[in-house]
Amino acid sequence: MAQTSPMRADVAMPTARASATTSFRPIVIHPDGALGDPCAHCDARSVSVCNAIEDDRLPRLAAAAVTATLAPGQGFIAEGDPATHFFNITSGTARLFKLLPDGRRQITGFAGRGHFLGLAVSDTYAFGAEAIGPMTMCRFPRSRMLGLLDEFRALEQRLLETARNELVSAQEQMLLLGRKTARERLSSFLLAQARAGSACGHAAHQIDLPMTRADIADYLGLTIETVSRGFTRLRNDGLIRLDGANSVHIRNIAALEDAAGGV
Amino acid sequence: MAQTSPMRADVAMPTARASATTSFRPIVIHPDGALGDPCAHCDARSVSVCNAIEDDRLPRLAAAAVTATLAPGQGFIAEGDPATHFFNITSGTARLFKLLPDGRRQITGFAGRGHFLGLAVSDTYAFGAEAIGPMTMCRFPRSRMLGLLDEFRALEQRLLETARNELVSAQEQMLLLGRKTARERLSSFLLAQARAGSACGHAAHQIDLPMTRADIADYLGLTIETVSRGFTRLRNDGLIRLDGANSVHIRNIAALEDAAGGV
DNA sequence: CGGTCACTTGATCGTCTTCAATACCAGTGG
DNA sequence: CCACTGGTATTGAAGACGATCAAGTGACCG
Repeated sequence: MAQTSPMRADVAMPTARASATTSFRPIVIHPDGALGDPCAHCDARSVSVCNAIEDDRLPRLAAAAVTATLAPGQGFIAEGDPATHFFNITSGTARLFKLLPDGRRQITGFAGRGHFLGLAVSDTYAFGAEAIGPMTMCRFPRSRMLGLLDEFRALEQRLLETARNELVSAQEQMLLLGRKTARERLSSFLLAQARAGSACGHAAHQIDLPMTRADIADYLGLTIETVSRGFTRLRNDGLIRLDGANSVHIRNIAALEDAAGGV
Repeated sequence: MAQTSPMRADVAMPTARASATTSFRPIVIHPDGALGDPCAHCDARSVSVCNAIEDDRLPRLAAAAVTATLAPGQGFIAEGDPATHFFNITSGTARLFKLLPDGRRQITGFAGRGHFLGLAVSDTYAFGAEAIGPMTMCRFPRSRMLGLLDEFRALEQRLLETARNELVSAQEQMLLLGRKTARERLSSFLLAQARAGSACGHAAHQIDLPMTRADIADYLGLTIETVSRGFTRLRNDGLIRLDGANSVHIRNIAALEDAAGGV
């Protein structure tokens, strides 16, 4: 299966670093549950599991939901807390992460518009979540959501489908974390972001990075410095162009795919 | 969130190594579909999703299933192949893995008795699978299985539950691969194996390792040598005892949990 | 016994981390 | 307008962990 290859690939791992977050402040709730039909006009619906529900039954869903706005850095799921709610992100981006007792952090994913959260839980949340920038979401009490699942089988099916997709990405991330070099990780990450962006209608070569270098590092199992050096090298090699720290332009996608390990 | 800590933690990653496998030989099929009620007497049923189906309707399940025996090293899922079947392992252990073009391998998990495979797929398998030792399983054509899902909603619910659990383990594995040292990885692995074993009725301190050092290495994102040295060090530190290469006895579980990173 | 295979152990090397300094950018107030 | 400040990103030098290369052990099997 795996044959010998001249490739080299080393990765070391960082100690925990300071990372000031606004974490847990009270969340601003919008009491719009009583309004007409918020779910019907939701921007996120078309890309979310909610789409599985027919128009005329959306009010049933809306009745269970409460929308909220979060400030940058604000946390809304704490690992280990009782899992009381499900969440659906309607705008902005969140980071999902796990922590070690000494503070080392692994970001397991970034969740954008339409992303359904709280799935991967038993009684307590298995990961934490924080808004990266300004963010809005809607929130369902767990019990009512489970009732909705009984009522809407299509919703349950969509959730299973979602879970399968996330499982596939998780496996790809394991391959990345376990076997790819820093350069490959960064290239893979940029390509994934480009794909995610173009799915949201952005230009295929233009990548917007709402997260910081620290977030990227914690997502790729690297340090800030290695991420930064990686960007610089990809730029010097002519694969990308950096327009500020949060915007990347792909100049040579074939070479970038190659640098990603050919997957 | 993540504060500075004096911890050090480096990991390097291996080049692809030779790893002779018997891979794809024809699978021995048992034509027992016509027999009485094989699912009712299945050893794996109690720990599998099949358990969601009532006794009197088991024949409907059995009618779709075909059992098979695999030789050690034999592959039965090839990454990228059209996803035609679901699998349920009835005895033995399989390794699930992803490969990079140059042969580097990441094992994403080990699947034992009762484990349901083929979930995390769209049209093609997202990972490969091989028997580690002698193995038996039953196999469902994809289309018939989907029909069964329609018929047995409880089965679908169990699958969603399974998927959620796997998502949680996947996140834990990402934390391990991205942020833990070699020693922590190995300790975490042993503890997980111990838990899995005791769930199957083994003594809590006794661990059986059906897989090779190469498998463990590819699972933990390390090399064979590092895994071996890790075992030796844990032994010399008095945390474990090695009874041959495939049997481990935990001598100090608290210390082992500590060495695992305290999670 | 010679052969293979899996595992262990030793010495050296390289990638990424660590530590530290510098650059950058937005916001603030003199 | 410019100095000041805090947070973020970049760059440089040194060090460390795990990879690599290589040799040695032990078990099993012909």
